[in-house]
Amino acid sequence: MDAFDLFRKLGAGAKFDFKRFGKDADRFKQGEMEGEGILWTSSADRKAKGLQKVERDKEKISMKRLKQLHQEKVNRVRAQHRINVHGCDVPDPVCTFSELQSEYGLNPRVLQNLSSAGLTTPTPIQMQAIPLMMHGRELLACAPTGSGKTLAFCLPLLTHLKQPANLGFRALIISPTRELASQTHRELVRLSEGVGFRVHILDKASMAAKKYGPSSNKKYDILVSTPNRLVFLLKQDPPALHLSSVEWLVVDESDKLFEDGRSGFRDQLAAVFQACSGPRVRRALYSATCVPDVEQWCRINLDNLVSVNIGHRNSAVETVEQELLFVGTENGKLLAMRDIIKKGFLPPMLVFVQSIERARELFHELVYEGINVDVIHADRTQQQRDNVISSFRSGDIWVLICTALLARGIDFKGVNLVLNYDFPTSAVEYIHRIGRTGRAGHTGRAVTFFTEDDKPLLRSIANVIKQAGCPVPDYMLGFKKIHSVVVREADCHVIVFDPRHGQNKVCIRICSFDSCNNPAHYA
DNA sequence: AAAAAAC
Repeated sequence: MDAFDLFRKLGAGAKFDFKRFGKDADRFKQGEMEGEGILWTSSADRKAKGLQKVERDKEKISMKRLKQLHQEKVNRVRAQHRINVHGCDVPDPVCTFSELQSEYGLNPRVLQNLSSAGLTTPTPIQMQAIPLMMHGRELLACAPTGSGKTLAFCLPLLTHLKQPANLGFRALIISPTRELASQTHRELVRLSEGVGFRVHILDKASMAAKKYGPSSNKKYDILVSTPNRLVFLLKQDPPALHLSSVEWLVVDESDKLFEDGRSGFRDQLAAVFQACSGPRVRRALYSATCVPDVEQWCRINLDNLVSVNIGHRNSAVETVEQELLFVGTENGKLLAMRDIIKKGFLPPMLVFVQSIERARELFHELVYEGINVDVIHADRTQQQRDNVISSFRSGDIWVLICTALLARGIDFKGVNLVLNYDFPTSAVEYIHRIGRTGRAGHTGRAVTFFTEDDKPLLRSIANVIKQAGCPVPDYMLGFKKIHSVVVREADCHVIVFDPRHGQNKVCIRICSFDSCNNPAHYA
């Protein structure tokens, strides 16, 4: 065993930076060789024994110093990228994709696919989560929206599987919506191009064909699906799908899939976990937001859990300029919306509403405005949903009205504005919705309408906005469950006031609304 | 609290 192998063992997967620690390494190597020479000579010589001890001490000190220097460097890299990690024996982060080839045997063709896709440097979550999964570690990963989580689990899967094999599905990825499953599937296909993996998505056609049943040839490797489809196939007698060959189970948007209650995802997810019964199954849970429930579950059920957090947990991405807009009433929303359209905006824009019915209504209000607007929600047919997504991606639709269906994971290139037409139902939903813009380091903008009715949640959203570095009026942060804060008039700040609205006079502003009596704010 | 998720 040479010095570096020994070092690696002690560092528990630590990598060695030859450039940075070259001098220490040389000194160390020399010391080791001298030491060895002594070890193998006759032990009868006392002098030699004394020398041996000196050399051993030298070696110990040198080793300790090396470890220390190395750890300092690793700490610096983690701090610089805001990587927080909890767990035992955590491997070092990688700083380049090519290290993944040299250190972990990433397929060169995959590396080539990465660079053709313009991906040159790993993002913080990729730097730390990839080595962890490469070491077969189970993990809970939390990283901001648009920070590269999909790639962070896809690369280790492809490396782990090595090459196509006819053993049945060896990797499974679960997503909360069909749109997200389909996007992840596409990403995997693109990433593994030329390697020959059979990447499948569970859709109606594949389910009808019964092609994963007991009599199938098992010529497939990776499966992407929403949970209920899987459960449906698993429940059939005999089961139309076997997951006992699964070696990696990835739960994307994990907090969503842990949602409890009568119609939550949790039971479905439990059935999937149970079906992945192989002795070697490893599990990884990813999301931009993490709730205590999920963390608790992971601590109890995962093997030697490592949790990785990038930046602060449950925070909005900092590349989005966020704004709260008081619109007074329902009618005020529509007026403000028309105002945005009239003033001119840079498409594409995503507009979130709280229910399917509201999505339909808003669509009918806007369809005659002379802009390319469409709507998507779970009550539309899969064909319609697919068409809408592809038209929005291609730029044929400028304004897309949507429900929470599109709140998570969906990666539209270059969404310029996310409009929360209806107030989000929680801070977590807010974080995911506005995360459809400002992705991969690009800038974005999010505007959130609010009315009197939204006051109960205003404070928690205002806190998220403030934490992301956007200004919010102090009184919003001071809101308590029982409103008792007296608001100074100086806090009443008119954002938009358009006298052209005639009879439907509207005041659009950030202020305390109920205690504001400034007539200028009401025209 | 609504949405999503099978046929």
